[in-house]
Amino acid sequence: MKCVFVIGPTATGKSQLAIELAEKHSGHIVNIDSVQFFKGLEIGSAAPLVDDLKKVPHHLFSYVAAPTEMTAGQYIRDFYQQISKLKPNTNLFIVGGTGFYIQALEKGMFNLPEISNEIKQQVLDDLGKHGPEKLYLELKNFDAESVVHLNDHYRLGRALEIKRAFNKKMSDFQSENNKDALPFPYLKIGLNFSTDDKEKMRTRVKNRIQQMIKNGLIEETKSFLDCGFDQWAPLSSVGYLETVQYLKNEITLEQLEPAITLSTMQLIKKQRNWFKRDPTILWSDIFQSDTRVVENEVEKFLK
RNA sequence: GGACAGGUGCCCGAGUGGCUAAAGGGGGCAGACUGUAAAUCUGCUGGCUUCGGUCUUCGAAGGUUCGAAUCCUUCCCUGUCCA
Repeated sequence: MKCVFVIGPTATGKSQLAIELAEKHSGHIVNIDSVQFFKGLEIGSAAPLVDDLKKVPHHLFSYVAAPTEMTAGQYIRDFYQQISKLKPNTNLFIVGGTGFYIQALEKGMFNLPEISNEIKQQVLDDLGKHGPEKLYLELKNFDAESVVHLNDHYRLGRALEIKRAFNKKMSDFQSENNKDALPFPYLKIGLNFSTDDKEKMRTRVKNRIQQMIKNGLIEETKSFLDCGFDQWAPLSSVGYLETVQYLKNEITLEQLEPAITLSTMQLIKKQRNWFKRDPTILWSDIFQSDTRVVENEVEKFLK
């Protein structure tokens, strides 16, 4: 089994490229986009269309239903379970822009046993009762090297759960052997654009958002609110968050598209930032249309 | 033509004599990140600097004052209302 990651920021045409590659090399497509996992969030996450799904086998798209949420660890389990059903020589095209999940799949997650709900609840309670300062002190006294910030309550809580449950530091896990790295040969190709083309990119994003709204983004979002899922985490992702605001009359319809375009540009920026630290990705510039070079690399790799 | 209101840094906006290169927010830039990740969090954001400073800045021009974004005069522009 060989894996080709097709990654990069949103709205760069990864899905399309992946389909072309998968058709050419008779491969399967596997999703690694943290919103396309969810059932019912297809429009706003620009999930593949029905026609595309027919062209090539797709996996791990739209398979998690509200109000279930996802974690990187769960994703990895789902991934291996899903591909275990495939023929061992299948070529996989793993498509998406969620850097954290890509890293999780590539390098594996730390082997952490489940943490009991008591401990989780206790940490939450402490945070609510005493504020973050007390927890922060507890963490710093235990692990002076910790980089968790006082205001990052989520990571602060998590670090303390681990401390209280296992009496271990986060860094202890980093140094432990990780057996869960991706056990197949893989190649990472990416679609991106140069900073000079940011405005071109914005236009592209804007058109895409307008199309999403026309295609029913508002109705899609509304159906979740109607079912009482407004606390469901995926609804605070780009596009859905703004649409929820619109549906709650916090912004007007005129403000909706600009608001989503802006957050999408911000998302793109964060994604580019994440990928910056990975020097092994083979990039193509979408405005220079030089994907052929990369396609040749894929060909060589799969040979 | 008349009456109010107002013009502040990329944008919005606070500030009515010194503690103000100017709160706060947005945007932008940089960064962190191992079970929420399209999330969460951090830093920087007038110029120059040998990092001690220094120069320019709150519509424009004058003036008052030891000292002005803040007070006075005139002018320009914007909004609302009355003719």
